[in-house]
Amino acid sequence: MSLKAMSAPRSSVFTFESTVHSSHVLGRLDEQRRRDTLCDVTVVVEGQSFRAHRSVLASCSEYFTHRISSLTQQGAVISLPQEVSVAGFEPLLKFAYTSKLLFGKDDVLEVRNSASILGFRDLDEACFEFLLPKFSSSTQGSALFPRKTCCKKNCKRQLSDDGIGIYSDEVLLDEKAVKPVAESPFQQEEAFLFNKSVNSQLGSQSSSGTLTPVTEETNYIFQQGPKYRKFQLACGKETCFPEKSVNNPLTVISNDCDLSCSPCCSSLNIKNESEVEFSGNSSSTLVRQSRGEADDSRKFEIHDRTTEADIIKAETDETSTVEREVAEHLVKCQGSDWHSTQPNFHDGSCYQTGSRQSGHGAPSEWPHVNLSFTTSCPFIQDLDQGKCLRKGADLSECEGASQSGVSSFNSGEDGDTETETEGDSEAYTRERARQMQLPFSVDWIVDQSRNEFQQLLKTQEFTREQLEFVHDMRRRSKNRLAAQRCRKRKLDCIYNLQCEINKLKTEREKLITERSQLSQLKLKTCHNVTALCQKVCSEADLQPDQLQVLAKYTSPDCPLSTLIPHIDTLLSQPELQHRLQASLSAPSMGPHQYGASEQAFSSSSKDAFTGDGPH
DNA sequence: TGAAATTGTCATCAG
DNA sequence: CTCTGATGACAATTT
Repeated sequence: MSLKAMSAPRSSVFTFESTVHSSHVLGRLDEQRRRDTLCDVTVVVEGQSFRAHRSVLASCSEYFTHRISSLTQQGAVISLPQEVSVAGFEPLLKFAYTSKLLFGKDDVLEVRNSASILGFRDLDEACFEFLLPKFSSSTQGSALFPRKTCCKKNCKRQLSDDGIGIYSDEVLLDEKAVKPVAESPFQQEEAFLFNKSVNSQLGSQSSSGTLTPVTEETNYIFQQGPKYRKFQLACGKETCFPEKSVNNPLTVISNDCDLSCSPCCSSLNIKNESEVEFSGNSSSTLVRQSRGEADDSRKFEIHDRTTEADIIKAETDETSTVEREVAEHLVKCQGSDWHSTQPNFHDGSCYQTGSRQSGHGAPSEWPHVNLSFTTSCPFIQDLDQGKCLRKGADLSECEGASQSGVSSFNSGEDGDTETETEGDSEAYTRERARQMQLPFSVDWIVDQSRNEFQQLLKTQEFTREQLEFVHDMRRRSKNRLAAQRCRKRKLDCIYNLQCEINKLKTEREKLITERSQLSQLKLKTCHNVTALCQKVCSEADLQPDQLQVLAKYTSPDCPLSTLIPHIDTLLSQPELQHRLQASLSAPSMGPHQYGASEQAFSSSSKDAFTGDGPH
């Protein structure tokens, strides 16, 4: 829920907005549907009837919108096309009332087909496009869907570790992580997650109530690159929050602004079993794999959480004190009105749980900086920016800051591990930063807006070397992020094109099938016409000129010779040819101007058909 | 060990 | 003019 103060000249106007209302309404509608209360339409599928509400159906489906708009009487019945099966329609009907789509391997195709035919809204085609290849043979899907590399290795490793794979974005599709055929079937088959663009859902509000921009960096929680794996391993799992959050049942769900604005708690929910959820600020989609006991009938729920109530939940595994600490911290921060004007506090907050957290160093040690613009919760803000999580190098900086309370530049605490795992330039940079004793972390400097940065430069006295370094770091960090965004866009573009290709392929197959059906229909019709013509010829005793007229009505696809086997013989007789020539040489003898001949034929054929002819 | 993938950085351009 | 974001190219590193 949110309470928004609208700007008004004199008196304040408040808007109460319930985030649970819509879901409750939908739930009650579903209740009504199941009790057949206030239902005003019957949908017939394969002879089976389903009661529903017109308004709901029309709201969810273009097909129903069109059909229902033409219905006026109460108790209307709508028969769905043959292509829609019960197995395909029933999950869609439930989806309309619950936002959940439950389907299995066996009926996923039917569901998708039905959804396509009925024009069901809010069902992402990408969802099916993601799952279908997984259901099909292992080699089929791999070629259709581009591998998204940003979390590939994490997924792979997570699968091997915990049997859970993560896709942090709609484009993060890696068939390897979910390929059914695997050395460890249990682990790999449980790994399914479809998430619709977490980025787009994480528009967030800071704790101070101001809107903050949507951060693409939220994905970096799962994008710890291979380049830093060594570092991650070196620093231990406890300090690698993203890794742990993926691997362990730490659950932090939030649909509201407070937590969803942070990548650490960007609504990643990994259940103990085989469920992985993402939920975002405004909407989210998840695929939850339900698994029965030692069976093949796994079901997948496509769950639109748009209307779900606010949830702030932290579940921790007893074996993991680290995650419990993280969760507790998140909840504390969420619930507190913690504001800080200490910029350095940003970096450490999200890694307070690190094993290397020593707690020494204190804000009081920092040089005083007047930063009145930093009014929002620094923890959230920093997470929102995603800087602490975007890569190992920055992660280490965050840790450094968290441990000492001062910037990693001059903390001098994280030297060895990073030096040996990062590039020489980074080590050199750190060494320089250490020497310069900058009071700010790189992240914090990069986070500042242009004006804020300028203000900082004015209020803070830097040496020329420091100034140069700060500018350089800011430039390179921003450029690094820009490069990551750029690459992500490229991959998104490739993925979208691939989806487009798949759609066109599907359309093509559909058209080919349709053409085949039409061809068969044509053959059948030709057969019928042949039978009729033969009957006419045998019963009506057609004259040659009548036969000629008949010949004119035939098409190359269905020639007269096929209709009347002996037509050639008949027409080749000299006497008949003469009569035919005379007939053909008659002026203005168009298809509709056959005069007596046609009339004779028509009459004869009609007689033949009706049985009233003079036999 | 080499190829492919990933990522950071630089140079450059446009707004 | 400066700053920032986007992007191609290159190099270092990892897989």
